[in-house]
Amino acid sequence: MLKISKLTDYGLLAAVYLARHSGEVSSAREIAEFYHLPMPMITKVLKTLHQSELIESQRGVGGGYSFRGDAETVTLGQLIDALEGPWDLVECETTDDQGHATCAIRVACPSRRFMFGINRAVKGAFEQVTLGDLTRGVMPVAQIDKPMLSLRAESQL
Amino acid sequence: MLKISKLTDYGLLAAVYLARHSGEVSSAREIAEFYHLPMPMITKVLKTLHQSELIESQRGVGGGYSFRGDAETVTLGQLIDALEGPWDLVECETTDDQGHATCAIRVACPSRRFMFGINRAVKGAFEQVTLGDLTRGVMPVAQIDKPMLSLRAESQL
DNA sequence: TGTAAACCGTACCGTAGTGGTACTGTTTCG
DNA sequence: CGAAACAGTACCACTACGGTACGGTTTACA
Repeated sequence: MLKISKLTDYGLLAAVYLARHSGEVSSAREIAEFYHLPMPMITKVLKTLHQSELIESQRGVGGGYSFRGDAETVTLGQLIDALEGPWDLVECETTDDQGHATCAIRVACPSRRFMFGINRAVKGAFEQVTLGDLTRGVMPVAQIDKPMLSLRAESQL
Repeated sequence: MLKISKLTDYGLLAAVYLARHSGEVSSAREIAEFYHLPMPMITKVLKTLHQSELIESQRGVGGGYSFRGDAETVTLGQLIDALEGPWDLVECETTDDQGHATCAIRVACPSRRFMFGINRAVKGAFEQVTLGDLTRGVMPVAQIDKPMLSLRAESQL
């Protein structure tokens, strides 16, 4: 199915919460109660965001998580990458550790160049939305440019 | 995970194949062999596309599937809707049979308006790509417009 | 110094969706 | 009437997801 996981969803909510309380320290409990979500779920995503160095954490009594950066420089793409892990809309552009494509039928697959385009278009769209936008409640509208590609890249696909 | 299912992927490939052979009748076997994919998978998606009246089918000897419409009027959004079924990037905009939101915490959820926007932006992006684009191998590039929303709609969320 | 608050890590489990196979119709042409 | 091709359904192994539980570590503060 084509949807982001709930965990990612929760992570975005948490990020927005922290960005709205920029500089302050908020506990996982506080955020979980605000959204009426189970605490272990929230702690998971907060941990993930911290491991990706998008938010800061302070342990111990009075500790919690905080967002201290510039919300305009953090993109939705970064957040989703951190929360969702490496992802591709279609498998054929996914690569393994050595950078080799994992798609078995890639060679015999002359028609999927447009898939790459869709993949990149969606990723690009996510890169253009910042945490600041999310915090302000911006309602984005996507426009698709459709430049024709020359066929010279065909043989590489 | 954030990706379209393989079945949907196969369906797009099949649609492109038929659009490239517009007017002709192609058997499922022919398409499956062209892409080196298992035939039952291809028949599944072709059936789905036919049930959504996006392609035509002819039974019996010499039968098969064909695309006869105008590839410029069929959108990627339509194809994905047909193949993937009803979908939403985030659950909170999904509605049940009576049109009621299925998100349990919707009322207590003051921060997700931007989710609606993302959802609609992606859907909108898919609507702007036509089967003709796919067939020609267009590489789309997404641009995101970010109009600020007034806050009057807030209370409805 | 000890206790509670808070983060950290890991493991576990039921459920549902995915990807694929198999088998049995049903239609149509020759 | 038989072969080609679509149609429908059922089944199964595998994986991911959503959620829970439990024990560990750090820190503030009395």
